[in-house]
Amino acid sequence: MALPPGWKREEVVRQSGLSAGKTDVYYITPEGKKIRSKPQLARILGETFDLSAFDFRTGRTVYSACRKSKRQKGSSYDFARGVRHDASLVLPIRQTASIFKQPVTVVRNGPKCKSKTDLKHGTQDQPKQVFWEKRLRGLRACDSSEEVIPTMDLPRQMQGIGPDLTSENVLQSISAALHVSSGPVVGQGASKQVIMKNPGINMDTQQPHVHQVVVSSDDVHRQEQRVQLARRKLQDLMGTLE
Amino acid sequence: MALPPGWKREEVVRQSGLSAGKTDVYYITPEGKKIRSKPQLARILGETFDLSAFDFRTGRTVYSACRKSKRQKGSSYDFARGVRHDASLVLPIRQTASIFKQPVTVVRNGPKCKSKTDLKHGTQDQPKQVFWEKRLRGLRACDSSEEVIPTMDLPRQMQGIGPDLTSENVLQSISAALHVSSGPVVGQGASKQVIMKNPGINMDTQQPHVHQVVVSSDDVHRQEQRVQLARRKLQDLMGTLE
DNA sequence: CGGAGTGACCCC
DNA sequence: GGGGTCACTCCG
Repeated sequence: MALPPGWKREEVVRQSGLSAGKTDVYYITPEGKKIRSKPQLARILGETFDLSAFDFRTGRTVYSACRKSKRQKGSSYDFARGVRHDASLVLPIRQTASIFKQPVTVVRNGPKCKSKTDLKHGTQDQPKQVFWEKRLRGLRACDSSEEVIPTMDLPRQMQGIGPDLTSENVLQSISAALHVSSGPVVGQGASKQVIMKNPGINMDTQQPHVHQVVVSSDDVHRQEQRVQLARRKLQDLMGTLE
Repeated sequence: MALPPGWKREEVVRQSGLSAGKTDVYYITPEGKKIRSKPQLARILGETFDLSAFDFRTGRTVYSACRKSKRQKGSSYDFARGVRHDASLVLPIRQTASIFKQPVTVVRNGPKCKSKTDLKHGTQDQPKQVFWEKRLRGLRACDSSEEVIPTMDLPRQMQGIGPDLTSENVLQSISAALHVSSGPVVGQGASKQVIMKNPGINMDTQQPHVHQVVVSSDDVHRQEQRVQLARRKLQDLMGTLE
């Protein structure tokens, strides 16, 4: 059950009355507040989360809901209904509130724009947020059985640059750069002070949000020795098995 | 407010908390016991009363509830729920516990029975309880504003005959006889002792449950004088007004 | 007065 | 018609 840490899910079967046998599902926030319905959950999380694919009853994200076109027709979730005061909490489900009206830049792929594609200025990327990783905050990768896949740790000298970046954000930034970029991935060349003064201008958008890491020949040597050590251990082990 | 004598209804407004402003309603029995809910009321009254149309919050009988089919779908009131010991008291609301399974005599009105209607044995009544008035115990007539209409008093020499009859029952018995019967209404001919020994057999079901009242010529004379006195008073009053 | 538990309405 | 949501009841 891919439930955020601190949250609890309960299932209660009605014991009597006309609705006996029916089960009620509710969630307990880390603060101990009992959530009894999806609208209430939405109210508590605020408009940051997109719960349209979240099935309150089962507690799982309904992947099918993303495909079934008719089902998702009215996918926008009405957060305004019956709004009242509730403590604001954070439940990491998915932070891309794509269903809400947001300012966007339209990128046309029609015939008229083809000339632009021919430009020799390198890859012509669509406009993107500078700190797009923040939209992933709280998202956890998990396997088909909903088991959360643990995240990687970064070496201590890899320092993220940017406002309020989590270590996860830094990892995401690097991973994406390695995956997408056609050039070398070297990190930010400017100093942290300069970048933080005005990230929107001073950040190198072609590079991940980490400071450049200097790799000395010492570092290379150490790594070589590590590899040799590992190989020797493997060799010994193989010998034992024979 | 059509509340039985000796009972009191209280309304308390919640002063603080999440439910501030909400009101709690409770009833005080003539014995001073505080009733806080409908199930508790039902437990105290026993299964004799049908509270399905009684609205605990307002303290009124909900006539609308008898019409709204969907609302009354589950009209049977679950007296068994959470039963425990409570002193037995009496609150007159309505004593016909129609919702409970009771042995009944089916009277067919279909074509096959029409011959019976033609019998020359006088009015062919449907089977009825001998002491049907008891079902009315505690029922009070009231006007459209729920004001209780006071009951009539009977002359002292009008003695009811039957087990546990209230003076109201006697009045109901006489009223019904005068209203329904096609023959003379004279009351029970047998002695009280004989009838009480076995009311089911010895009671004259065609007559109301009162002993025969002997009206002497003295009684007639007294009544005549009363009427004349009243007329004279009226005459005087009319003269004064001119 | 809070809160679990349930009825009932509403919308799909 | 059936589930989801809400409001209310009832009792600690």
